Amino acid sequence: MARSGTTKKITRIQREKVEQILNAALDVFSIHGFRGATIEMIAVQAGLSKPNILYYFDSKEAMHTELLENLLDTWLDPLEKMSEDGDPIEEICSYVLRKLEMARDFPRESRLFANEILEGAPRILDDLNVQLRNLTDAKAKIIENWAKAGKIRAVDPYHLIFSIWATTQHYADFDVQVQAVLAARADGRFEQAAQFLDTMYRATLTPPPA
Amino acid sequence: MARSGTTKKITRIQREKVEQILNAALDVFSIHGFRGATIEMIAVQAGLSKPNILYYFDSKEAMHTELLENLLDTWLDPLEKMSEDGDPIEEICSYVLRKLEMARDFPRESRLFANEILEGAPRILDDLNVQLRNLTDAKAKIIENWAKAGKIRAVDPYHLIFSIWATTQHYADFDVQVQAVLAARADGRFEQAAQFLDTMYRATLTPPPA
DNA sequence: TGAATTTCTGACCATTTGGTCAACATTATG
DNA sequence: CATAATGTTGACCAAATGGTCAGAAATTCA
Repeated sequence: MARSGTTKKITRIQREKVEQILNAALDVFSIHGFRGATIEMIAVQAGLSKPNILYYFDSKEAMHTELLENLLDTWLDPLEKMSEDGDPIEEICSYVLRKLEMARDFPRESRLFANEILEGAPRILDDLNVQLRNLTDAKAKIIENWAKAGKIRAVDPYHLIFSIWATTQHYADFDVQVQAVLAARADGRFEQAAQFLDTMYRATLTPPPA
Repeated sequence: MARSGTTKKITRIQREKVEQILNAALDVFSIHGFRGATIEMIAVQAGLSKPNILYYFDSKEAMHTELLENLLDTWLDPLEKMSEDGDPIEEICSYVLRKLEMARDFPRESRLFANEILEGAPRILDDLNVQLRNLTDAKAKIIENWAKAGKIRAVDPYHLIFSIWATTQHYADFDVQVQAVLAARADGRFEQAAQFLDTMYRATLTPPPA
């Protein structure tokens, strides 16, 4: 039954191998999705044998679950940080930038999430309905208050947030397409994106002249 | 070898069954991806037996290929229609709306495409590098000219286009998430999105006062 | 209607895949 | 250094899966 479930202390080898395996599993799951991934692929990627993988994890499902479980918190962290107290436009633009940086630095996590959602979120729908919804409701309320106070243009806060998720995650999930289109200019894509998105959201949020 | 390859004329039954199968295959592939889908799933969805499916298509790959082949043209059609001659802001906002309508009316096609891109576009990367890139280059040039003429704000045309793809397709690919967040208000999500995106792109594109 | 053609299926096969296990190898520890 | 604990693997199994095929059923057409 692998190492899970036991209460004994974790050895150095366990810590190292588990990390190695999860890293490889993230590579594979993020590209092929759950069903498309095989334990063998993960084993090769990790440089370990298949039974060795199954010594550390009870099943393919167990690896996937472990990866997904920690994901949502990390994923929502940038939004969490958006504060009611700061300057509204700066707060939102900072959020956009943080989210774009996550797409740049953690593209595998983004794709793992995208794969899960595309499949209909069978394993995290409950979390979406609680954690994600609650956080979004809270932040939407803040945005709505900013709008009511005339500090930003009055836009639907939920769809504003959706647009931020979409535009930033696009640079992780659709990176192949972005690179295909940009071709030679693809190198600076994240800086260009940061610049464009900043312009777009400032324009969108700046209250129109009365 | 199924029906493919022959030159004989297509019977009524062939036309009907092929359509039935492709429809079912689109259901299954769009949710599970290529590797995650099984011929059996497609057979059940189509209400046919597995060998019967394979009577009309040589392989699972053949169905997937057929679906993908026709996809890119359909997918790029809304952008194709964006004309140099119209009013710039109206042209772009109309494009956004057309793309959003595609996300609403053809979510399975959108997810099929998303799945393919997430996997690294192994089957359509060549098309992306030619068809998609050429079309995007052409339209980016138009947008750039509008900007140079001062008719719209000067923004990076490529990233503007990316943002349109991202924000509209989001309502197909991430619909589960959108519905989880909106909960009771999810019914009007496409109208709300249309409204929000129209506001955002008008704000973004309207040239700032000199 | 009856032969020719097309459509369909149960039974089957080979490969892939998730997972197990006994035995072997390595590492920690008294 | 001897022993216990931990780590590793080749060989294996059962189920799932892509695909085949001989022949039965349905349809078309002369």
